[in-house]
Amino acid sequence: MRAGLTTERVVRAGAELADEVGFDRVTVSEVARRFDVKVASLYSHVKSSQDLKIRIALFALEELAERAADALAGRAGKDALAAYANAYRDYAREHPGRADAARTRLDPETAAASAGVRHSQMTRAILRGYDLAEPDQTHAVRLLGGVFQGYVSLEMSGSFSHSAPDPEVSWARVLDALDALLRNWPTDPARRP
Amino acid sequence: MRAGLTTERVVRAGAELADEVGFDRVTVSEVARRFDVKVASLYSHVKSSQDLKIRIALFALEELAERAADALAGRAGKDALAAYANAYRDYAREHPGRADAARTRLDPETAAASAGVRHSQMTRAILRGYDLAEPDQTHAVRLLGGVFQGYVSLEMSGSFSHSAPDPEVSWARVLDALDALLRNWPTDPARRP
DNA sequence: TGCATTTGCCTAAACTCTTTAGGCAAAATA
DNA sequence: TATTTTGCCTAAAGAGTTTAGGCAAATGCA
Repeated sequence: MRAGLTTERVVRAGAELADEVGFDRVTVSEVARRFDVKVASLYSHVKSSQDLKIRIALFALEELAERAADALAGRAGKDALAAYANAYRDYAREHPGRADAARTRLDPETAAASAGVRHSQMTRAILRGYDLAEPDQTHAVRLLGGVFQGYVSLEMSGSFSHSAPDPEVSWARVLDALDALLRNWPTDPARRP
Repeated sequence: MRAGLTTERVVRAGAELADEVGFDRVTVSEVARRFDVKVASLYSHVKSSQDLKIRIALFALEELAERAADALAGRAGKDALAAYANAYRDYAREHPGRADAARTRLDPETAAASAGVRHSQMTRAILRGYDLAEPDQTHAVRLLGGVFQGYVSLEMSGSFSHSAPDPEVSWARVLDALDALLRNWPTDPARRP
């Protein structure tokens, strides 16, 4: 009897392992154990431990992009903003390991070929509901990317856990604030007459 | 001849190593090599590899808090906001490994005893230059924490590198935007009559 | 159905890092 | 100078990574 390993299945198992024990504790050995297979067998499907982790990151980025796209469908303005932001946050709550993986630094070529590109496209799509011309649109894309990544990461780390107000409320108010900011984006003081 | 190891010196060397090779590649073995000492010798000064990493994180948090406090001295309003934000960003540029370390998730007790506390106090101090009552002040502290952490992390990862506009410009405009947001913080729609 | 080929998982082994236990010599103390 | 303490060492076991080569199960072809 063979285990029926494929790169796909190995990466999926790695993603599940990440959610259970943390992305930084994912090892090829443990994945092998879960398939009840010897470690060496995995090396036909992933090049290295590093390669496995990169693949998990790419997988998470894809999965998250899919969810975000679904959430975004048919929405505009603040609705779209909240849908995207919630997709991001909910994903991190359901799949903390994968969400950490999605934050992994990828080398430029890998990143350019990843679903990360779709993420910034979606962010840009959200901004169509607001009146932002270039280059402010790009500034806003970067700001939003930073906020989602940073806020969710902080919340997941428990930084907000044991103090009022409820993180749930803060999140809602942060979305209000971002919406307000995008509606009243300040003009560049350097260009003001 | 003895090497003169102390926990302090070991942690410092670990921080330097982190800046050179990345925080995730810090090993007790490599630090030992740099002191030209056998690995086992380090275990009188740090409890474990994990312990070393936590200490590096705490060290980075302290160092960053010190810099931020200096930058903040005598400033208020947007000046203070920019000073704090730049202290954070400059630190990440000078010490990428330590900055990564500072983003490490700490368990609640450790976090509560860390300089992380001072960081949120400083953020709160910055907000005194804006007219924000509780609970909005806390929401804003969380938002700012998220932005700084997330934006700088994204920028360090090279996400903004190879596309216009200049990240330097984006950063300035993001600070403009945050300042504008704090000056015009939206009232809670749930409480609007 | 029988045979050949391919494929997939295995054994073996080298290397690195982590961590503990106990020893010995260099500092510190008296 | 003698003694205690301290600090770094040797030794060794355990776990993860990675490569090379082997054998049997699946697949394909007659």
